[in-house]
Amino acid sequence: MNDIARALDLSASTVSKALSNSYEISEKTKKLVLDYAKANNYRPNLIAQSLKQGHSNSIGIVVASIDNLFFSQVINGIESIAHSEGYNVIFTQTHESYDLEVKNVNHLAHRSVDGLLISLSTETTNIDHLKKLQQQGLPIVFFDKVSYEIDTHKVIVDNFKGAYEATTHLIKTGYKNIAHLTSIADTYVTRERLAGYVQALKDNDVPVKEEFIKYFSKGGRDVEEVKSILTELLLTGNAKPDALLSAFDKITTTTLGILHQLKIKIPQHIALLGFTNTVLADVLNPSLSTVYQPGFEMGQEATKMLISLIKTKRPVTEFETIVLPTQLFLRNSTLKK
Amino acid sequence: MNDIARALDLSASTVSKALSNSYEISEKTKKLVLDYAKANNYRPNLIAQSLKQGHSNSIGIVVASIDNLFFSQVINGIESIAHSEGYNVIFTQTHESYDLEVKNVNHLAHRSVDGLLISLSTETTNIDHLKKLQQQGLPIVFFDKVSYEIDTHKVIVDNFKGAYEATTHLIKTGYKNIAHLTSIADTYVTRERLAGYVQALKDNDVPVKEEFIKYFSKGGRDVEEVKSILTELLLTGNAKPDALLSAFDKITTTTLGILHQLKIKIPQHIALLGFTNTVLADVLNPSLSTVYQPGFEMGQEATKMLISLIKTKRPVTEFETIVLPTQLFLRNSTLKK
DNA sequence: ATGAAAGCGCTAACAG
DNA sequence: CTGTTAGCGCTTTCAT
Repeated sequence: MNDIARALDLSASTVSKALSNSYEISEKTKKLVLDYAKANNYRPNLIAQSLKQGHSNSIGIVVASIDNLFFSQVINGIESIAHSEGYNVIFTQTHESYDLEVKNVNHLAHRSVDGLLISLSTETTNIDHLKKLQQQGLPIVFFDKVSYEIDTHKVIVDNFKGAYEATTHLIKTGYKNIAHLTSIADTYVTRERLAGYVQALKDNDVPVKEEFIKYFSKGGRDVEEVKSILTELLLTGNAKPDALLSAFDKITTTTLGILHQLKIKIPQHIALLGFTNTVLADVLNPSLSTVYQPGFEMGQEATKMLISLIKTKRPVTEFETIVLPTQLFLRNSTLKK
Repeated sequence: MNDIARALDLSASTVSKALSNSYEISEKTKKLVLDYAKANNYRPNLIAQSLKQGHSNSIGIVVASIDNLFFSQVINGIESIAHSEGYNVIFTQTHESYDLEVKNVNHLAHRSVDGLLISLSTETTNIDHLKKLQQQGLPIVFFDKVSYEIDTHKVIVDNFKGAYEATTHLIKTGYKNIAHLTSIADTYVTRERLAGYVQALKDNDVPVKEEFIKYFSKGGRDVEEVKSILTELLLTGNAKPDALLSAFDKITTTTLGILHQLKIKIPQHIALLGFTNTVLADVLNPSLSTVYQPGFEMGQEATKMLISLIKTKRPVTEFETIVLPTQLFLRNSTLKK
């Protein structure tokens, strides 16, 4: 910028104003500056701008893992709004670790992101690191894995209803011994899905059996664990389920693989219905009935809320929680008994 | 920082030096400053640091789309190295558009990323936007979709060999009428995979038929197009193939879906083998033989190279291209004829 | 061992 | 309509 001021024999401030199309500058000078800038393809130093203006026009994202289709869809939604509003996006992954989450959150905060979009790691129970930042004035919006110990905007799906509808469908289709495969992590999402499952059973006078509720560590990533639990549940246990409702993506697909290995036919021997966002549900063997979460929309809504938080000057005290519906897709893995 | 200088009755420069553990500062003062900083949980303003030091400790990533497992694996690899080296990662998506690519690249460059990691969009043929930045001194490393019109480090997979081995396997298994499903985009990747396919046919004395090479727009994202081309190829055409080699992820999975729709049995009526990184290959119907690309490793290698480029002071003139092997996974979709 | 001062590139209040 | 000046938060040379 100094170069162009010198070249045109103007002051830096005039150039700055001309570049930002200030009303104080004559059309003639503006044109002069703009033309010169374009010719020498001047680009403002955004770092300097950020320092001066105290904001960076960037938003930070914290998710568990980007190689999960649900999160990549969320990020896509975030990006679609953020970019059109002139924000760029810095993301980090927790890999479901609390320590990494704290580290990433602090890193982003001190990189001067203007706001934070976060889905908590499954390990996280204490959210002081986020409360502190919020008190310091950083706008934060939660999505997916949220915490009720902090008051801010949130975007979630209707986990209860998703599980309730799925379970009800299984019952109506003729399955009465429905096991629930879920995560050991004590998160809001886990609890809501479990509650939806239990409520659907109760509402249909199907007894709830503790031994039909199975908990997996690492969200089903430990294949051996899934295999041993399923073997116990389906082959060596006493009461055998005739349907499985899986609460998480990885548990769903790993279960599908294990059932193949164990030569258990779906849905002849057992029905399978799971939360997952895979686009391949149609071409799985068998095609898989799923509870789909609107990841893209979730990212969009969260970002809209965050940007509005960033833009409002006065401190916000009224917060909103958007609840998006899940979608039940029925395919062959839950055909009539 | 000023606050802490004032509180401790020191100068800002002393504090700065103490914080960076300068040898000029006495142990006593260092301890004083460090303790105070920790107690008041002081965090340096990274923006100011960047402005002063002329680098931002961040690297920019440009990929086609994050909701593609291959790219999310690459990004995971990038992140694993970048974070351990103290860099953070800003990413953007081209959605295979040249215009978006130019926009994103320039945005990143002027956000002062210290280096750029890019996989070109399929639309891109002119890479002046990257040449210009490279001349201005920005370190750039290409991966996956690279260009040979620019001299810098690159990481690719052995596309030729991947397609060659896949085709050879089909021939050895008894399939002689192998069609190649690929993208209309005239990229290096497309050409190499096609060349591998053609060479394998020639080496096995199988005639190459032009009508067996089918080109799809939008990388197979247009389902109707895939359906109409496959219908023509498999049902209404004269010479009918007995096997399909698909060169891209989306084409592979869309083809699988269409074959189901058309009630064409795999591999009884036709074998299918495709480039894809899906983790669900085992549980597809039928389980899918695939050519897998090591995305994670690719991201790691590219990032190592980029960081070394960033760290070397003198201009680098010797550039390297790393070629990673693909892996052929044989499953039921290519069982013996 | 510590501090004063300049400056990274930009913006904005204020003056003229 | 244009210019002077100060300052965003930090680092670094040079002086003390």
